[in-house]
Amino acid sequence: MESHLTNNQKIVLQTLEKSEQPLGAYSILFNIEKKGIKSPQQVYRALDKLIEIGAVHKIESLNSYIACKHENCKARESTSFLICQECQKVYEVVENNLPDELSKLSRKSNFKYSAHNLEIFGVCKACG
Amino acid sequence: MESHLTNNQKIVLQTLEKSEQPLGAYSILFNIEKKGIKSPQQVYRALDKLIEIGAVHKIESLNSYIACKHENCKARESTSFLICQECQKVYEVVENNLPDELSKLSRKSNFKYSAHNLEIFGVCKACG
DNA sequence: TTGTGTTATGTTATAATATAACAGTAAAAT
DNA sequence: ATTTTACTGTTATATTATAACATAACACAA
Repeated sequence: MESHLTNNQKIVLQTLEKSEQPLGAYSILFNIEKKGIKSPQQVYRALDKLIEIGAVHKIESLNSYIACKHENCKARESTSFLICQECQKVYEVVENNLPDELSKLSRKSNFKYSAHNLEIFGVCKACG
Repeated sequence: MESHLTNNQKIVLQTLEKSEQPLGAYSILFNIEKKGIKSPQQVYRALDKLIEIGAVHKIESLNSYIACKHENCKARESTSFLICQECQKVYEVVENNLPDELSKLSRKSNFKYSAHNLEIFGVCKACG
């Protein structure tokens, strides 16, 4: 697909890729003001696009964003994370029978699964 | 346990109990201004307490809150919801081997599970 | 029954996160 | 070529959440 990114989109994506931890939109903004990006809008617009193509995911409980490390990430709508409470790093779970499992679980309540957001909190390998 | 609530806490809880959908903090506030509650702080403080005792849960992806329907809800730290994309109602999942399942899943990444937040999006029984 | 700790309150102000609205530009498509 | 579509820059504003400070109420041991 080679969704070739615009300048602003690249700048935002690179900022996230360089970061060990997820970043908030304003934190991204402060990081790239020197590159000519001056308003939240510019960041949010880039994020919107990057999320849409699966290059970035939002971590809801942290109101922050991470770059996806997987080529052609399918996680446009569904995401699963491991969030380390010690080092604040976030790891994406690629284990992929989760949709099936959660679909089953949903069916027990007569609920039609369509997507999910899973955030697991704990201690990562490095910190454990 | 009868964790006897203060007046403000009762007002906030009752507002959430009466609501079919989850409510944002400011939406709660607008609903109860006539009862003498005038500032966000008062709402957020009540919410903090109610969440702490498990009487209310926050739905992260909606920045909103629901009253828990289960006596003595254990879901102080971990929560699981079914979120209907048609009627906006939210159902709490009480299925309780999730912590075990997610614990297992975490272990595969050498991650020590301690809590989770799961939000499943789809269509509920009534709307399906 | 006065002190002492804890918890809740009221209030004003402000921080942090996110979107609206509008005018202008660039690029791609037919 | 001109129309459509996507992106840009900018200012303003909406929405969600906390900080900070002064005071009140209650729990209960000294």
